[in-house]
Amino acid sequence: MQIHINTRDGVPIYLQVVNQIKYQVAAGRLEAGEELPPIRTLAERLVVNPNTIARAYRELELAGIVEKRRTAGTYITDQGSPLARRERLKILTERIDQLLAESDQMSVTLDELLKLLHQRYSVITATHKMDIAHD
Amino acid sequence: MQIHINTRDGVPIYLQVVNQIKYQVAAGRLEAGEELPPIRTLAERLVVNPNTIARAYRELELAGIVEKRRTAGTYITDQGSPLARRERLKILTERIDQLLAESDQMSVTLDELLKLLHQRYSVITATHKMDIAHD
DNA sequence: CCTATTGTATTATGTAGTTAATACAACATA
DNA sequence: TATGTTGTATTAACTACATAATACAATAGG
Repeated sequence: MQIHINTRDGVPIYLQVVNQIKYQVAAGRLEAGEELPPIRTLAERLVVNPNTIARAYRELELAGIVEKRRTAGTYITDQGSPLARRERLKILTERIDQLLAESDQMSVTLDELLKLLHQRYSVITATHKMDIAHD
Repeated sequence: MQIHINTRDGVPIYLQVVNQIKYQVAAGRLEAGEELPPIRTLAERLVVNPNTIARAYRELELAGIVEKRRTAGTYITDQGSPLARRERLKILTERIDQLLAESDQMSVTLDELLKLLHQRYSVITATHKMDIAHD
């Protein structure tokens, strides 16, 4: 399970963890029954305090995404998975709207934006040319 | 001068103000010599504490974007303007990379992302034309 | 049955962001 | 000159986020 934390952007760490796990469940990358890393383990991996991960897991449980089995770990629930393409696109819509607003404020045209997007896509997929979306 | 505050996304208000003014200067929407709203005025418009705007203006001055004339107001400096297309694209690159990373995590393909982006562009530019004279 | 592992709880500390309420200093301008 | 506007400074309080250091409770699994 890959989670990447960005400490520059003001978004709380626990929320980044919550969201990224949500997304991966929604996309089927984390399947029902699958076990999440123990709190302490993930905390160590992300170089973050265990309390922070505990909070993220608590939120995920509250949202019904995961289920905790006392001393046995934390698992993806089966009702957490079925979020489909439409749901994912809805989440992306927010980001896109933000991006478009920013572009507009900077007087960057749609064409320039698209060009840049293609550029970045090439660069990024070139560096991790392994798991490209297959859906 | 239009500035939009989003309180949901974890980005500090003062930073949103700083960034948006930076962008507009970089894009030539705010020109050298132009006067920014007084701290209290902008604070009232954004329904925000004057201290928060004062902080934003302080940061902008530190960055050389604006210049304060004691009791006469705050003005865009002339050395603040020349940030060109390349600088703006650099800023957008960060956002785009984030968007691509999120799409990838959700197993949303580039094609789907592009399609959605065009959709949102249409929607946004359509509604934007209808309510212009907004802050 | 033991014990290591897992999640939970508690208390304390520190930092950042924001609001609030004033008070002050400088000076443009009427 | 008198005044109102502007930016500045200060102090206090509150919330959210994160870290730290423990201690505890439950039980899966050997």
